Amino acid sequence: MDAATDRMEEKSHNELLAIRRQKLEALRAAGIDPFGSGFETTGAPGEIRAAFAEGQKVRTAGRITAHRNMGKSHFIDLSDHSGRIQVYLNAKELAPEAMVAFDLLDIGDFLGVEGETFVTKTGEPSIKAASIRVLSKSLRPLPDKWHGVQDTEIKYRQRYLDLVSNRESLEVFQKRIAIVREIRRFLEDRGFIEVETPMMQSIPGGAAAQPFETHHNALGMDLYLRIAPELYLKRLLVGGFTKIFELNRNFRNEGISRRHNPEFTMLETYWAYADFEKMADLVEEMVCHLAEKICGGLRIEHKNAEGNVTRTINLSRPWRRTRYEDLLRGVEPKWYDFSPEERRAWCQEHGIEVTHCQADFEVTQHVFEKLIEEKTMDPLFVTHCPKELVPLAKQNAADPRLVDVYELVINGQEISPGYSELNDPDIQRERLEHQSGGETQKLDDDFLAALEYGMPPAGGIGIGIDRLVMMLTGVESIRDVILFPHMRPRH
RNA sequence: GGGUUGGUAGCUCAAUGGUAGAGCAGCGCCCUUUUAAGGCGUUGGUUGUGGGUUCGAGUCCCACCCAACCCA
Repeated sequence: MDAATDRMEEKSHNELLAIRRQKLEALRAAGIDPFGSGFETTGAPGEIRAAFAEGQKVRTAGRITAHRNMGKSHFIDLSDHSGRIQVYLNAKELAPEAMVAFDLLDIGDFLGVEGETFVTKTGEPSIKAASIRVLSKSLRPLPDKWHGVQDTEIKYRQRYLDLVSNRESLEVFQKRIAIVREIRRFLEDRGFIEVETPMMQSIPGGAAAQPFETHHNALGMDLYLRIAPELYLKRLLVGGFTKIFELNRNFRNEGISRRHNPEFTMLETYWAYADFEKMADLVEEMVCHLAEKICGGLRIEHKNAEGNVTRTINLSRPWRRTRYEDLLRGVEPKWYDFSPEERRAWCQEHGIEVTHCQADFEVTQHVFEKLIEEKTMDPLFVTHCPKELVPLAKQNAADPRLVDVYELVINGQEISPGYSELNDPDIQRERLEHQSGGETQKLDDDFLAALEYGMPPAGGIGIGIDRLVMMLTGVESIRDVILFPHMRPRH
């Protein structure tokens, strides 16, 4: 069934839509444009309510989200992202034509109002309408005024309905917007500058992930959507920038889950002459700044649907910093005395599934993820990880098996890695060749050439913004912090 | 990819294998300070799709689609 047939069917079967279209035509017949144009306001509904003063002449506009009909007088709510304001309409105060138009309106329509502010006898800040203007007729009914949208499919596929009818959803996205804005401000205040590097790359590098492929017709070449901006940001360090960041989308052609969306937002920051510990300080300061500015403090409460607190994250400084190996010894004191076979046996004993194709360091990493990462709610910097896990970081001077990195874990998830970046071009080449292995992954020779020209020692961090927002807002699914998460087509 | 749960009116939800229902929204009437307004009345259904079992299927069986959760 194609979309046109679909529409026809729906129309012929649904009297609700037919009635709204009749009202649309009735408005036109009365000489009123149902899809009006510009309307100057003195403030948004929520702004007028927040800065309410009686006896002011105001103009505002919004969507009608409630209608309480008292016969010759009406109360409606006008709403938008800023909030809501009540409007009082009375046949005595309004022109007869206006009341005719008003009778043809529905919940969902956009309306402009001019009038004087007053407080009703129940204490509700309101506007007494002196004139109204129809701004847009809504041809479909909105979701339930009380329950809002409950169906997750509608929430995600038709986010506009979720935003209009579920206040909690809107608030999460407003917090996300504030977090992103505040990150930019925080970094700029400290002398970092925002740069833009290619999202379409001929060699996708900077991470180990499956890229999306595309094709450039004029150049006759395949391109890939970036999986990370890292290798370009490092080229900028070679070029003389010392404090830079990029806050934008990455794309990975992998599974979709509660914690994964194929496109996700990443902050990467590089700071010449800094090391991973200085970067850890920066992240710690930044996340605390965000929590205090946007979440009202360093204790973040996660609540369930009933409003009960299910988890409290304490962001108080200083954050714990522990070496990777010490954490594993905390789980099993003899872990590093075991042979690889004994480690596998230990996993079996403790109900941790490992496959035969996993290398020894992957077995250890799996134990780390299951028994440490997933159980760690308060911030923990995991430092000095094994170098196999991190091919782009600097080797530790005292122990060549390790790299100078941190992995920040909060809320049971990896929120941010930070490195002392590898700037030795020969070691970098060796690591990348080792990483490519037998796979088809190409070596980025230009990036290696850039390193050979000389890259200053630098600290670098990445922060998954979606997961950071999940942690700070207490939602359980990445789909609840991405406005338009990817879904299969409905049919 | 595997498992579990779900998909019923515009929305939120009911319905032992036996007449598909409620609240809200809508429509009609009453009501000039209500706020989930209220009162009286009333319309609205291809029960996700396609098969099957049965005298009879929203309900049982099979396949498929979509979603949520868990696992890999």
